Amino acid sequence: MPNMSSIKAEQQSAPMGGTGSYQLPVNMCTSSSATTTTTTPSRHNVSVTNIKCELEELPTPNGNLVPVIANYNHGSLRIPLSGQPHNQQDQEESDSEAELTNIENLKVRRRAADKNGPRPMSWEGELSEPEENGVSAGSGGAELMETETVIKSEVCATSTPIQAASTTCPTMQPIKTELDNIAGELQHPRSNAYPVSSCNGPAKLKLAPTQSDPINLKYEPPLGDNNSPLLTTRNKSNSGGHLPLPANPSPDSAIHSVYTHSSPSQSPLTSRHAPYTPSLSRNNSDASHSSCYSYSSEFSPTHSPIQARHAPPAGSMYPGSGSAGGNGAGSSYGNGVHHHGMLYRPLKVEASSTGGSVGGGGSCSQESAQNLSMDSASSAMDPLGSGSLPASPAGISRQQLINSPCPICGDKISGFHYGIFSCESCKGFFKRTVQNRKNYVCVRGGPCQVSISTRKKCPACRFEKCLQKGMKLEAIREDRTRGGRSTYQCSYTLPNSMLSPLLSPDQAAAAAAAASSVNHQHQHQHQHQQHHQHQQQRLQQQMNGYSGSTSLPASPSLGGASIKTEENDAKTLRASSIPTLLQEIMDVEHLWQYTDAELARINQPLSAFATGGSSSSSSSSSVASTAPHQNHQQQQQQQHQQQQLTNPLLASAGLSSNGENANPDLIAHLCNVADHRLYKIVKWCKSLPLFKNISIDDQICLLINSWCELLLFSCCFRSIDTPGEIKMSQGRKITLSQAKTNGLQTCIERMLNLTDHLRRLRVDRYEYVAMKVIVLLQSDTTELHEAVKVRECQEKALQGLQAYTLAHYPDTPSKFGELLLRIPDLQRTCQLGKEMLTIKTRDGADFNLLMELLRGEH
DNA sequence: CTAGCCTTGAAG
DNA sequence: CTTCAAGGCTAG
Repeated sequence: MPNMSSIKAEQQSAPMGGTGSYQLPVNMCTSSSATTTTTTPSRHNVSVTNIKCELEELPTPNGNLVPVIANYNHGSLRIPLSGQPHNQQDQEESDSEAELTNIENLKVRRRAADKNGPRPMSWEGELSEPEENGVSAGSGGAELMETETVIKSEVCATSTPIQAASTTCPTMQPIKTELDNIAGELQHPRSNAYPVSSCNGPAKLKLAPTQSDPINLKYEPPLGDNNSPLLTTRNKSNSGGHLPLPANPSPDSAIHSVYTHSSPSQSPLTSRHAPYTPSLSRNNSDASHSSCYSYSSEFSPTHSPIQARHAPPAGSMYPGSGSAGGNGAGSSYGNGVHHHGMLYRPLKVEASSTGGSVGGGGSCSQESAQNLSMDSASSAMDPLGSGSLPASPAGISRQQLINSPCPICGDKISGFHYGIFSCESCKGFFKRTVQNRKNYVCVRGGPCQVSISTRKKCPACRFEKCLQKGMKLEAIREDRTRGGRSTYQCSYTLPNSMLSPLLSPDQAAAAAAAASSVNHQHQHQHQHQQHHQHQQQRLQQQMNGYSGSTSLPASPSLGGASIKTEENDAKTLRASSIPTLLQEIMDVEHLWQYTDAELARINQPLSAFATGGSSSSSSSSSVASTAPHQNHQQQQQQQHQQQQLTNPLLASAGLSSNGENANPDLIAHLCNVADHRLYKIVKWCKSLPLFKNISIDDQICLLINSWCELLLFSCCFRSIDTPGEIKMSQGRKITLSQAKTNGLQTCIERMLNLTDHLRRLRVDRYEYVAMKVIVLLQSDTTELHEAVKVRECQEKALQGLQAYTLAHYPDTPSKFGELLLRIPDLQRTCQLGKEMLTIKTRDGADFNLLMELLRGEH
């Protein structure tokens, strides 16, 4: 397995000139920032703390220190280096004292982090920091803008998830730190991000108690009222019971990002780098899967957010960055997981009610929404029409577009860059930011105006706007190859504003350029409508021809017996009868699913594990069996692994390895995979229409209480079309007889039973997603701060499901009730699964986050 | 760090 | 050969 030295070597090998080619997008980093520290109770539970936490306490889920450290060395690239504390401080002298002080403190910490190790940052996290320091972002005033701090390379990014896992697993640190971060952690790659060592910074770093203790698993965080370590942590951090995480007023708060996930947009970089990490790009695999963004090109040829042009040899991705040995691209970031939480939320609607629109001018939220629709529309256009834009809805010619102002800053458009027509400066800015994985944090925490004159003032908001306007992370080539045509999906995407049929191209562009657009709302509405229509069409397709991994036996179309009119009419009716809420939930469902590319990446690491970290193995599937070094212990290991592999929880998470691996690290790998699964869940949660409006504290609480149910339920749903078998990932299945050999028959049996019910009820995808939300929103836990609110949200979901079932399955009015009756079964099954998993892991196996979650179980 | 200009190189 | 989008270089 990869060890420190190997990591370092890789890092060193990485081309430094690029400084950062390896760096992850800011977003990713952000995620990490989410983690928080306990120290400053900020007003509102502000997140500022979060940032600290990450550095200080967050032990990586994996517990590996090494990866982190390694990252520092190289990952920091410039930042860390430049990070010399003193220098940076000097730069900020101009700020007001108070603010400056705060900022400087922040920087100091950052430097420390850099110096000691990269500190995982997330946009959100960063934003929060200032707040933490007491700086009132809002009051800060424009001056602060100048002082924006950029957190550059993140450690996380560079670290290899897998590596970390493998190397550090033994030293797992209990994540006990908080669940607060859970969100962040889950979503973000926290793992690497939390450099244990880095914490030394002046900033009082709080090391996780377990840092030094390799056996973190055993570590029991002091429990407060909550038994859950995560919860406990959270509480600790907030004196007063405030939520530590979210505190950010800004939508981008660390917490926000944490859960958010950058949603659809996983960090492109991430994905490329890290097998587990969600990609930053909007088009990331998730998005592509769902095809939410585009009509025409449902699946982008390039799932990888980051464009890997010339099929990078394994491990060549981001040269130097770290691909851990052979794992190739993803390895480096991975692990962590998930780290990268991309900030960017692709689709995501800003959850935060704060209005936090980040991008320009205050209309960000709207804009982002527009983007979505825009993307869809744009995708429809044909890519690269030589010279002429693919038919833009408005019939805008390429020339016209080029003559329009840059949608980001209003400058002159120089061409089509990274998915949109933009000026040279924004192109360069986007490239630098992504390639160097810079984490910019808006000191003001809000959307700053981005214009030609102000674009240099707030890189954070500028970058946010780049994303909002459609720049694609995947367009940044991970291998940095030059020339040639880009192959990422939707080569030509018109700026949102330009697509608006309500405005002429120029007007639209101008409007876009001007952050203050008054017309945005109208545009947005209009676009939203269009987008919605497309979604409906797409949904219809899904419903009628749904067959995904979880092929639905009973699609609404089938069930809609009452609708016997012409097919098209029927489709229309069905589509129109889908409650908005359900539709919204469905729209983020892609965040839940893994793409083939992701699965491939996730499994890649196994190769390394199987071969002792060697890069020789090319595919996870074939790996283990050929490992030459298998020794006598292998048998035992294999048995253990087999158990792990067949564990219902892991299986339900879609995690499974081929099982051939004898390497003990496989377990760690599986744990990481599980972490990733959870990470995706968090992303999904954060984007849910109802969930995102719940306080972070409660979000965490709900997630802790339902993660297992969610995983098992999805697994069962996925197995609907395979009676007698529970589908694991990648087509692998477990039958009851197989389960018996592992002592898992009880759990598998229940899962099969549940699956039978789902099959009998002909549960369709809409019902499935609605039920997941209902399960997630179980408010029967005493730990909720706003139980009533959660209850209300759940009721909405229930109403949506009920309305849906009645509309689509009028012949079976009891369906709604029957569906709900499955929930208790699901919960019991989960309890069993958890117990089994816990037992299975008592022998020391590390389960990282998963274990943390388990330990947090009450 | 920014941004303008240059170099690449796949696609047409 | 021409396009043109992506990366690289470098003065400011």
